[in-house]
Amino acid sequence: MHAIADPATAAPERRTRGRPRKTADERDDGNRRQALLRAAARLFRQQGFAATSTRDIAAAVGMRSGSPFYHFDNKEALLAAVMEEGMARALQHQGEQMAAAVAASATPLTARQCLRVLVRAHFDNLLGPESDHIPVMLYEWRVLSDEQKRAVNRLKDDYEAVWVPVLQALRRDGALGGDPRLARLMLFGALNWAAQWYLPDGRASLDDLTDTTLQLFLKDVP
Amino acid sequence: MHAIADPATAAPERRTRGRPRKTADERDDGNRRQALLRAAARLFRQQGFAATSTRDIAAAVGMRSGSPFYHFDNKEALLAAVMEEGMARALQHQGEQMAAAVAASATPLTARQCLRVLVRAHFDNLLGPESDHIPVMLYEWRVLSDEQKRAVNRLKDDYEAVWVPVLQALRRDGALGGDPRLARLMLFGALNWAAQWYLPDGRASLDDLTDTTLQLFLKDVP
DNA sequence: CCTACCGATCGGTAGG
DNA sequence: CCTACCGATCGGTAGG
Repeated sequence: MHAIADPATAAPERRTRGRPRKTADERDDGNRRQALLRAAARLFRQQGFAATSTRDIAAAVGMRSGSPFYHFDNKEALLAAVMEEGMARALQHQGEQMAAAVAASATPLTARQCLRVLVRAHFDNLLGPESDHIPVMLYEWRVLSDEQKRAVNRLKDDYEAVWVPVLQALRRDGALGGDPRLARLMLFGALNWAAQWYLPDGRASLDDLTDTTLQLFLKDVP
Repeated sequence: MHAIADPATAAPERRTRGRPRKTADERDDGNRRQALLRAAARLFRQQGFAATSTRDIAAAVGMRSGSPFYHFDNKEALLAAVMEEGMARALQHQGEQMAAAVAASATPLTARQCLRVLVRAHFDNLLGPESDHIPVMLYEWRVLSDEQKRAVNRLKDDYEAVWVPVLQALRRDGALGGDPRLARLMLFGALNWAAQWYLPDGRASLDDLTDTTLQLFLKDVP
């Protein structure tokens, strides 16, 4: 699974005693921190934060048990970093996709078109490749300290802010029903829940999910 | 918080050395098992399964650290019992509410009316008093063994089976859009997500949530 | 259901 | 980033 990760299987190839030498692109270009974040995201998602030991994470990137603490103050800080990185990347992807859609269209986007882009980008962020960070954020939120929550919330607020005018416009058109605040929470619930049941190799593609979402939530406004 | 639960605060009232005597209704009427299930549900929900020690649970009901294992084989079996009890009660509540609605109506219920009853009962099960079991089921599912999952799934299947014909009827009427299977998953997502944000003492009541849900998902069929 | 206990594991650290 | 280590905690058990 991880060629670099397993000192045990690597052992037979040792030229001398001691751990195997790292090749150039494994060395601490500062990408060791990134490797830790990726492994932590994957393990936190699969097993949960509390059930994942820092030793598991270290082993997944070929480190010794104490070494993650060279990069992160403690286990909670590692979790917070996973979430912050996930939200930052999600926010960027959302922005890129919106910008691309605007650029690709000759006319200004309708609210429906905006919603489609946002929902589709959200499914990417939640279910696409390298997307463990966001489910971890959704399901381990309570572990964060208040201060850590504030930091991630700043990004989350930016992320949601893009949706608000789109949903307002749809509501004005009569294409979206219900109390706006509750409706937004329920929409996100419908989307985020997919992290619980969606299988990337399953029958439905992310485009299928997007289609269903719009058909389900938007009313046919005459 | 728990009058019975804290040996430390109870200590001054001891008449002799040793732990305080249990009064009649605290004694093992078989309700000690129930007490463990309730405490476990609350703590598993607040802190998560892995972050809750069996000692925490024992202390919450005034037991010593080893005593929960007199009632349950191990920690996982306690979790499974929490989920099974939660689903069994939810299923019963759903049935009762449907039966009551049928009995209270002079005419057969429309699909819309059925959906309203189901959604409202679901919010009770998810967010009402003594409702920790269901969120625990939703968020600690991966911890169960395959066999434990099967046991709980039998109840979950019964629970969902009640929804299927209602949603089918609404779809035939054109009141519900999207692929039926995906639409059902998204509807449940919208509802279940409320466990993440709903505050019982907040602005919105469970009736408000139900209203918004129907307005959001159902199309005005002419 | 308690007492007394055990082996295992865990987060984290000092010093290099 | 590793070595070597520590104190704390945890799930679980034997015996009553």
